[in-house]
This record gives sequence, C-alpha cells and structure tokens, in this order.
Amino acid sequence: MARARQDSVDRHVARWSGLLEDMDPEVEGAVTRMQAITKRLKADDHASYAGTDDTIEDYRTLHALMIQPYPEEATPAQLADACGVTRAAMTSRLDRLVQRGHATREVDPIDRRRILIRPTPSGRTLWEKGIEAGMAREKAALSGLSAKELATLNGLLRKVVLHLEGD
Amino acid sequence: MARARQDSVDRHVARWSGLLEDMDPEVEGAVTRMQAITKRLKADDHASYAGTDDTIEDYRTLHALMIQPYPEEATPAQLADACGVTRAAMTSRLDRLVQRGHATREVDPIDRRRILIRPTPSGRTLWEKGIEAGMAREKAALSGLSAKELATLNGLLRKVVLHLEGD
DNA sequence: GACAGATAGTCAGACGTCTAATTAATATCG
DNA sequence: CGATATTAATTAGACGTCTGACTATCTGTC
Repeated sequence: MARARQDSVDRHVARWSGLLEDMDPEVEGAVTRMQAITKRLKADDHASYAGTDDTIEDYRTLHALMIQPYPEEATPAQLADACGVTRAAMTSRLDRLVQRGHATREVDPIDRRRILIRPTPSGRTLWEKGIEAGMAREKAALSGLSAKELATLNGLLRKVVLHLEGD
Repeated sequence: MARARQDSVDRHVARWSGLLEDMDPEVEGAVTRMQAITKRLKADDHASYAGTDDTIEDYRTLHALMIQPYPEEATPAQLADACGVTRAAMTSRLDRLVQRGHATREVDPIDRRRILIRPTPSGRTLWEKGIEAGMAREKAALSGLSAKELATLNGLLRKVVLHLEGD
C-alpha cells in the first residue's frame, strides 16, 4: 500500500509536532482537516451568491422553511432551531427575506405572540436554484473518494457525532 | 456487524431526502457531520475563554506566532496567512493582543513598512495554558473512535483535502 | 377574574470578519 | 535621478452573529 502524499495539514502538523511532544498528530490532523474542508465549503457557498442580491443565508433560511414537518409555514423560533442560529439572528435574516419579497410575515391568529413565515413564489424559486447548486458543490468537494470510501468516512463521522451528542 | 444507531444528522437527512430524489445521503451526511463537529469544536473553544479577559483568537494568534519558522517573531501578514484570516482582521487581533500586553509591535529597521510582532511573557503563558486545554478538547471530541478508526478517518480526510488542494 | 411566571419575537450593543480605499515605504526602470 | 508600480499595514464601513434586555401575549393558580 503506497504511502499517501502529504497535504498542507501534514506540513502544518509536522511543523509544531517538534515543539510539543504530547500532541497526537492523528487527532490534530483530523480536526484541522475537518476545519479546512468546512471552511472551504463555506467560502464556496458564499462565493456562489456573489454578484446577486441574495445570500447563502437567504437560501438556508428558505431551505429550513421548505423542509419543516408542516411544510411551507413555520415560526421564527422553529427556523432558528433548524438553522442553528439564535432567534435574534433569525429576526434579521427574516427582515431581509421579507424585504426582498422571498417570504411573508403574518401574525398567528390563534397565538398572537407567534409569527408565521411563508415563502413567496420568488422564495421558492431561489430555493430550487440553490439546492441544485449546493448539492453539486458538496458532491464535487467529496468526489476524490470512491463510494465505498465515502460510506466508511460517513460511518466514522456518525460515530463521532453520536459520541458528541452524548450517545 | 450491528447497524449503527442514528444520529441527529441521519434524522435531518431523512426528513428531506423524501422531497429530493437526486440527493446523495452519503454526501449530505458527511458534509453535515463535518459541519456539526467543527461547529461544536468552535463553540467549545469560545466557551473555554468565557469569563476571562482573553479570547480564542488571542490564543490562535499567539500560537501562529510561536510556531513560525523564525520562532517568536513574525509580521502581521505572516500571522494572517498562518491563521487563515485577512490582514485587516489580523490588525484588529493584534490591537487587542498588544493592548492587553500579550505581544509587542515594532517597526522593522531594515524594511520600515514592516511590523515585527513578538510575544511577551504573559503572551507565552497564555499560549502554554491554551495549547494544553485545546488539545484536550480535541482529543475528547474524537475519543469515541479507536486509534485504528481515527487513523482511517484521517486518511480519508487527507484524501479529501488533497483533492480540494488540486492534487 | 387578577396576577405571577413563562414564552415569542424583537431591539440594542458588541464582536470578529470581510472588501475596498488609504497611507507609507521600497523597488523598478526609462 | 525621478516617476511609477508594488508591497505592508491600517482604516472605514458593511455584514452576520451573539448576549442580554425589553415588549407583548398567553398560561396557570389562587
């Protein structure tokens, strides 16, 4: 089995493994690589909306709205949870989304504390375009792996996530 | 071989795989899991400096400073590259670091456009404390994997990074 | 039925980052 | 030698997020 070529993370880890004897290069490498990969994906996501009036956050909020259990209607709190941001952050996301005509805000007549968010046709269009392109970017990023390798990677990552979620 | 238990990502992917037939659950799962893991690590990093006057960015800048080829002396541009932020961001990081007495700024006498950054004793102390704790957090996050599994994960991630770096 | 507590959403202020413009010093070349 | 281009660092203004405070509405209990 041929030794894999070095990536930038190997060089990065090698540089300071000399200074710190109790560092585990495998831990450091895995963490640094996951950070590098997600950073790259994030940058690509943002870049894909450069030059448009919309943002990746617009898309992600709409995506959360579309896949709600009760589809195409949700409260800000539900969307915030689904997107992994605070409610305050969702308020400003929704400000932009409504202002650009991609969604509507409406007071829930049953519980007047709650606001119901619904996508408009233009919001639906934005989501449909975004989901295609987003899946293509993710697929391209992982296209260096075979189907079998990808499944193995995913299994190991699931194990890590299960551990982080406290079993 | 027992089927692995479901994590939150499995449930997340399952919810919208019904709506989108041309989604690859393995790709989506791997990407979402890497994002979840790095997000958690980031949150833990920030939390570990809560209640102190210092931040994880202070630590990371100092870390870059310590592992420079020419140790313990670097320009803002070198630190920005090492930390993966812009020079503008490094300027404000250094403002805080210098203001809190963890580093010094000095004009390079040879090329007076350049600034030389050096850690102070308190900066060195902050780095030493941070590196221990940081490695412990990373180790804990990946402690659900055996040494062999971790090596396999790392090999697959290296392959992805090499692909992203254009071979 | 009134009132204390919980809950939904928003607002205010801070933080860290980004891009683009600016200032200062050095390099290059006719 | 002087004009121009390049390079290093900073500044200005925007963005998205966060925490914590605030308003409005609903719930439960006496």
